[in-house]
Amino acid sequence: MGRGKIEIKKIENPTNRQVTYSKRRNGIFKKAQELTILCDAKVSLIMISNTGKIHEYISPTTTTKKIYDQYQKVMKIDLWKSHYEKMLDTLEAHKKVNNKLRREIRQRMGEGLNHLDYQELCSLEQKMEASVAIIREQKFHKIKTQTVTYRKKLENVKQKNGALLLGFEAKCGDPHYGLVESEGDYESAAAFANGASNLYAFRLHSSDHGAVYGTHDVHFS
Amino acid sequence: MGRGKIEIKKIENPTNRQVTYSKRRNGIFKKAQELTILCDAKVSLIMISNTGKIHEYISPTTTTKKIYDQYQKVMKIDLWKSHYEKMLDTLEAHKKVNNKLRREIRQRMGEGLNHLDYQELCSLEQKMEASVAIIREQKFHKIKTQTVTYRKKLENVKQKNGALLLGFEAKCGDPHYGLVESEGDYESAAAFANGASNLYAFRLHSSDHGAVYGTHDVHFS
DNA sequence: ATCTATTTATAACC
DNA sequence: TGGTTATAAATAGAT
Repeated sequence: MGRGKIEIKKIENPTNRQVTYSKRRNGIFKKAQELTILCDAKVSLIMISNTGKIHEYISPTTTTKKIYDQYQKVMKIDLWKSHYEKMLDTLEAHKKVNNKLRREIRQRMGEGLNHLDYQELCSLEQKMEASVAIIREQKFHKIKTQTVTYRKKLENVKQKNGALLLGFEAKCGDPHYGLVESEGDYESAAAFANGASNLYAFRLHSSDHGAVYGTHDVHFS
Repeated sequence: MGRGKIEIKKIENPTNRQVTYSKRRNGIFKKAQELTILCDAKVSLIMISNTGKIHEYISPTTTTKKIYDQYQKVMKIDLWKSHYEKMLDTLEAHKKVNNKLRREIRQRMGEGLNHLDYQELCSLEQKMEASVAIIREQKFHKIKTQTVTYRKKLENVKQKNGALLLGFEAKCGDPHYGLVESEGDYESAAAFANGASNLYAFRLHSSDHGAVYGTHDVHFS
C-alpha cells in the first residue's frame, strides 16, 4: 500500500529497511492500541529490530508481567518443558542422594539396622571400628602436638622473662626502653560493579484513550 | 477503512466486537509477520480477548521465551522469578544439605578431621563408640535369634523326619501318600496417574515465508 | 465466510 | 528521523 507494490522479503538496503521498520512499527502499535480499545482486549507486543533495539506496546489496563503470567499459565508446559523437566530431574536426583546419605548416616549412628543381616552388621561394625581408630589416633596426635606446643611456649616465655630481668637490671634508670607493638594491617577494599544502565525508556500516554506506547530504545548484545 | 469511518472506542455490540476482534487480530498478525520478514525483526505478540482467549504471534526465528528473556534482561524485571528462581533456590538448598551430609559422613569415616580440635574429636569418638556399641548389640541380637531359629527349624525337621519314618513303615505298599506344599500369594498392583491435558495447541506454517501463526484457543480463569 | 465501498497505511519521494 | 502523495491494503457494514 504505497506508491508501488512491494514483495514481502527482506529489504536489503539497510537505510530503507530501517525506515520501513520505523513506519510499520508505528502502524502496528496504532493497530494494537485500536484493538485494545475497540474490542476491550489485552495486547502485549514486543519487537526487536535487527539492530537489537527493543520496542514494546502493552495495553494500558494491564502489564507485561500480568500478560506473561496469564500466558505462562496456559503455555508453561511448552515453554519450560526442556528446562523445567531437566531441573526437576536434577532436583529429584539430589533428593535421592540426600536420602541415601541420610540413611547411611543413620546406620552409622546405630539406627535403621533392622533390615541388615548378620554379615552386613559385621562389616558395618568393622568399618566403624576402623573409623573410630582413625579418630582416636587423630585425637592422640592432637593432644600430643598441643602438649609439645604448650611446653615450647612455656620455655619461650621463661627465656624472655629471664632476658627481660637481665636487661631491666642492666638498664635501670635509662628512660629509653620501651615496647614496640606491631600495628595491625588495614585493608580497604572497594568493589564497584558498575554497569551503566543502557536502558532509556519513555512512555507516551495518549490523553484521550489512555493507551500506552512504551518504547525502549536499547542496544544489547 | 471500511464502508464507514468508526470512532475508536469500545464496540458495545458483543457480536460486532467479536467479529471486529477476529478481523483486526488477523490484520495485526499479518503485519507482524510482514515486519518480521521485511525488516529482519523479531516480534512477540500476545493478545487476550475480553472473553479470555489467548492468541499469539511469534517470529519463526525465535521463541516467546527467548524474546521475554531478552526483554527482562533489559527491563530488569522478574517475569520468571516466581517459577524459576524458587526452583533454583530449592536446588541450591538441596545441594547444601547434601554437602553437609557428605561432610558428616566423611568425618564419621575418619576423613577431614584436620580442622577439628581435641574437644570435638573426643565428642566424635564418644558418639562413634556409642554407635558401634549399638551395632554390636544388634549383631549379637541377630546371631542369637538366628541360632534360635535354626535350632527350632532343625528340631522341626527332625520331628517331621521321625513322623515320616513312622508313616512310611505303617503305610508301606500304599501308593496314596504325598506332600502338599502351600502356594505363594501373588499380588498385582496397577497405578494409573492420568490427568487429561487441557491444552490444545496448533500451529499454522505459511508455506511461502516460513512465518508462524501460533494460535492457542484456551480459556483460563 | 465473502463482497466491496471506503478508509487507512505506507512506498517512494523529498 | 519528519512530511507529502499516489497507491496498495485493510476493513466496516452488509450479505
